[in-house]
Amino acid sequence: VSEPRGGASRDTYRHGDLRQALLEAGVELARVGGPDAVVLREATRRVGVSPNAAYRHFADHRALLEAVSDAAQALVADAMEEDLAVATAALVDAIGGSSLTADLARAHLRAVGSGYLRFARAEPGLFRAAFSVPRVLDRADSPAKAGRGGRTPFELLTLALDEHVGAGILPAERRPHAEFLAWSAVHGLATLMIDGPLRGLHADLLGGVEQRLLDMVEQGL
Amino acid sequence: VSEPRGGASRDTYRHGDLRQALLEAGVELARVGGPDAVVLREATRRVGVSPNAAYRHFADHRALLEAVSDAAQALVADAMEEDLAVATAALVDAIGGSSLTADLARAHLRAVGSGYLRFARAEPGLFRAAFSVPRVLDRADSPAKAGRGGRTPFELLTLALDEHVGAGILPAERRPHAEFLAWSAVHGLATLMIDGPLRGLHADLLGGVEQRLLDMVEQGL
DNA sequence: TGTACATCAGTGAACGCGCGTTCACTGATGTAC
DNA sequence: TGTACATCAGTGAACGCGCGTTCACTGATGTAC
Repeated sequence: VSEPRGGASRDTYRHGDLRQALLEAGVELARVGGPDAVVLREATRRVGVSPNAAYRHFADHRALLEAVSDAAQALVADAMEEDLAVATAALVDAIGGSSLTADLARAHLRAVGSGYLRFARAEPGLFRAAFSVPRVLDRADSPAKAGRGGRTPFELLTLALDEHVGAGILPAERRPHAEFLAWSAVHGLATLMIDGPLRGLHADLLGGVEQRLLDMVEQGL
Repeated sequence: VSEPRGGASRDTYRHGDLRQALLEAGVELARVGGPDAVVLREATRRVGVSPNAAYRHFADHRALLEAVSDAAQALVADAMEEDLAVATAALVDAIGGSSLTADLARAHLRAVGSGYLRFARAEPGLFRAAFSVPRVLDRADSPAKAGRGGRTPFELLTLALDEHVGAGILPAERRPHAEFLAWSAVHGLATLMIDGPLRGLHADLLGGVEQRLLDMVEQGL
């Protein structure tokens, strides 16, 4: 009614960018209550808009939920990249610039896993929204799922495994679909921790289990 | 109105055993649609009883859902025990009665894992009902979760890991909480297959991944 | 053995709730002449 | 530069739905005397 043309890019009429606002509201809902809490009417309520206004920007409730899921995957990628940066820096500090590619590859795979698990612990609702929404594995080429570094979680995992082959610590014949093995282990621990029977275990204990799980993947791949 | 005293144990007034009937209806609902499909009103509808009759036997909707979850876990245990029996018989046939305890232990752990995954593939709705219902790990001592063999899924896993220690192929210091490592790997693959991004992959491919995952656990523990 | 009574499994009707979605609309904005 | 018009983002009201749950009840069964 009263705030026209918000100096920015102006790609929407009245609101500025209602689509983005609804998406952000949906992300907050998922953060607190997981995918089931992403309720179209509640998102419009939070933005201060009538319920049917959402239909200008999302085909239906499912489309909103999928957009939220994509955004959550992008946040997972961010968490993974943070751990990747820390791990790389630590290695470079320790051994100097001449880090062995094998050590780097292993550190990167661990970082990918620990970032994933750290995110699941820190944001269980968003984690569930990211991966509990049924969607086919579309090769992760959707930029909506990429983090600030431009990579999706799946792409980050793929890169770490490629490093293993490059460093000669993973035979090429065992490379195909190795993503699914590593992903399964880490994803299973994440879901058992946040949704399942491992909920409520002490954080120290879970931390230890987490390290041993990453050991298992490293040894068993 | 018309069928009194059904020759059986007669522990309920009119219906025979409404609690059991509602539970079975709930299990069928979960089989088709997972835990979200376990709707109290629909269960009563199927049994042919008014909605509020359910409150004589379950405190509320959640209590019904938990009973269904327990029943589903018992079915998982059955699937695991079937694979255990097959694996044991095969080993005894192959090597004669004198199977090495190490070979038996490894075969049992694999069977526990493959039974779990086989059930997840065959009955995704029940699998989700069994483990997606938030409940704390109460040491699996609840007989409601036990299969025909009297063991819960968690107990079967525990036994297989104990065999590893007994056979000398798992150091005692790595035994504590080893359940969580093996369970995570297998559970993660199961959920990625039925709910997540691995849905829709060809069965052959998934079968191969499954075997390699069990290899990984065996090697990495 | 017969009768009065207590129990309690299941009934019938209704409640409030919040959801996703559709309808015909309004009125500020951008555009064409 | 001024005016008429088309666009289309957001409105207001309403819909049908199915849910979980509560209320006062009924009437067949089992039990006590």
